[in-house]
Amino acid sequence: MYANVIIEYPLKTLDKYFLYKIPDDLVNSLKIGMQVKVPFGKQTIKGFVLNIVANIPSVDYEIKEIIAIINPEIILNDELIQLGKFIEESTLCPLISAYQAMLPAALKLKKTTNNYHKYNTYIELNTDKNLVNDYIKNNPRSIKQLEIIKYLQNNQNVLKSTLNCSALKILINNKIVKENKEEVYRLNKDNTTLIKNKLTSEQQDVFNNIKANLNTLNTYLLYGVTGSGKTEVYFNLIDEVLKQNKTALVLIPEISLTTQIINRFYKRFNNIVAIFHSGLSIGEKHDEYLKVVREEAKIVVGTRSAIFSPLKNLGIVIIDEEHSSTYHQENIPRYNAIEVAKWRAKFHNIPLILGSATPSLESMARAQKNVYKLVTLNNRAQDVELPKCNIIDLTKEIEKNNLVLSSSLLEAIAKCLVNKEQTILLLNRRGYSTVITCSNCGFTYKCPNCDITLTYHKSSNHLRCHYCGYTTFKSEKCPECKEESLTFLGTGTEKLVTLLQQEFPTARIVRMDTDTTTKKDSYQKIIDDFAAFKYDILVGTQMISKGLDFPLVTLVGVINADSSLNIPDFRSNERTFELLTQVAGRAGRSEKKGEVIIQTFNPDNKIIDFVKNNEYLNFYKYEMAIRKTLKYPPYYFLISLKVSSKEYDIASKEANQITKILKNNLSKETIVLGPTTANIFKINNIYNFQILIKYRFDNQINKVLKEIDNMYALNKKISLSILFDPIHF
DNA sequence: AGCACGCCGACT
DNA sequence: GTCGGCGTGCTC
Repeated sequence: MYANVIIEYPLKTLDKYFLYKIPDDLVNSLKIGMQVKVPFGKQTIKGFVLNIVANIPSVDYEIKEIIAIINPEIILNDELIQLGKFIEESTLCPLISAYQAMLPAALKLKKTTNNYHKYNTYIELNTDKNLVNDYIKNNPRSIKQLEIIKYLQNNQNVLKSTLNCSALKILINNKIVKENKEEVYRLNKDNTTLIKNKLTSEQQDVFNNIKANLNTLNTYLLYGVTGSGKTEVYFNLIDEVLKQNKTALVLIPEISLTTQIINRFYKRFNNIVAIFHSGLSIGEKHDEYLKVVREEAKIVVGTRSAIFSPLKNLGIVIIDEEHSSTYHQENIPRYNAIEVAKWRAKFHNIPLILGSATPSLESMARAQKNVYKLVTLNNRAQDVELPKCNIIDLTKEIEKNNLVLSSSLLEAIAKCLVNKEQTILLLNRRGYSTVITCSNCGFTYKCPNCDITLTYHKSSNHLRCHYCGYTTFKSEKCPECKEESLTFLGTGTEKLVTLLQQEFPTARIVRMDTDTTTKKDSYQKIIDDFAAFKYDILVGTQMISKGLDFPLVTLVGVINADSSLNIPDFRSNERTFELLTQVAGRAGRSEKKGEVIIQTFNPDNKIIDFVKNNEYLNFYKYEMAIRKTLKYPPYYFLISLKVSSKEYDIASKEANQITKILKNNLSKETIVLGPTTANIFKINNIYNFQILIKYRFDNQINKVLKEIDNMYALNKKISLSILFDPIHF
């Protein structure tokens, strides 16, 4: 018997099957999908068995033998093996990297193997009573040992750790006490149960609609305003799926509140839930994965990569906040969890639910064309009104010199402080000040490795590049003209806190952005403290915009709505609408009425107006018209090719060459744009060129791109990356 | 990725 | 004469 194995190195050149002989002693135990140890050149490495062949293949090389099975339990099942091939084809990644993405860190193929199983050791007396009695007779003066023996005579299931001492060791060595190892899971079930809320009539309608088609392939777009109770609908659908003895997979975005949302599922469904998110340790993820493999978990709730959970007999897939960009993986394999979900839904012939208060244009467009089924929740579940939204024209504040905090916003904050209510302020820029320029000569600090200005961080007196991490100290004098005329332009969260503290000396202010949340749990601490009213004002970047639910928050302020509108990306309108709508949704979530203040230099901007009036569908129509004219998604598909090299000339030449190939081989209706210098032209001393493809129907495109990708696989001077449906430019 | 082979320059 | 630089090629 022979096996085709793919090996652990994620390289295009090694992205193929290697043939090994299955030694006789493994013939019966080796199964497709298992991890094995194999000889490879002079090395011993790991791989996956992808198929097994019986007849002797005729090959012109020596066939080596598989050395061992690494872990008989962890196997890629048939579905995942096929899914990996789909990901390889659709993202042009090495096949092995698709399989690696499916596994928790502890089980990925890598050099060092650790055993992540956790065991509890229990102790008990030897069942041979004569042996024990003889021992006691012969050692009457071992007081401590006798105590242990007596204790074990009266107690069962004793943990070794509770009695661990040298006397116990002697007993174990003399075989008077026996040890029993038992595998345990690190995360324990939460037995507090959540009260089931009765569904509103709107929720009931949506539920009935989907329930009637549980064993049919359908994608539903569940469009429900913030606070409309989508989760409650999910819970009820999962109940139905469980009744059929099937399993459920729920994806949530990676946000500050991931843990809280997951805990709701845990409470509702208890020990049949396995959870996956970045807050778990490697060991915890490993154990959760085992619960799924062993079919002990029937429901998986987790962030992006949980979409690969090896749940058998899947009955429903739910993706909450489907518009979230966290469902796109930016690293190889660059998969989109929503596309993976569709593949799995098709494989199992089951419904896929995409839920959002601000659906992506792509999803809404499909719903409009009946590719997805649209189901809607128009009202907040507990009859709470959406907050009132005011737009402040910053151009009118120029003479008053209130460009960061307008007088209206200051008044509103003051009122909140007096009323003992809380304020959330959104400023989508971390650091102290965006740019430092010399008012004398115009010098600005720029990153020497990247084509971008450095951001000043006051607390450390550092200038930092947010792309490569380059850090330098700020000098007192301008490095160019040596004058003491360096001035700060732009405002970051750090500076905003300083300004607020000047205005409101007694206010308790906390800042939340990637700079204050680097330590594990620091995030959670800020949220918990704010929820416990240890602070009056929460200042933060977009990480504060989603999911948070603080009943005392009555004011949400957006410092500068324009900052995200001005990003050179065709999706900036959509992102702005989503960001502002989501952050506005944080205000007035309990009986206290909420207010939202949005500051902008463009008070007539349509997007801001749509946010103000809570008009998602009008926003949708407006933005779709723009996308149609400019030939962007959802009207056109996009593919971006990035050509990078340390040498400018090589990058430029090859980018032109690739563009030529594309133009010559793709259909006439397909648009090939570029090459242009990439948005950030130079990162880490590497020059980047970009080519953009826009197409509607082109059956050649995958083939052509695959060929180009292979052409450059061996080129050491050029790195080519092909991004399907890119979300960042 | 790793490891070996191979072909040139500067060393005890 | 040989140690070591890294370019190239191969791994079932």
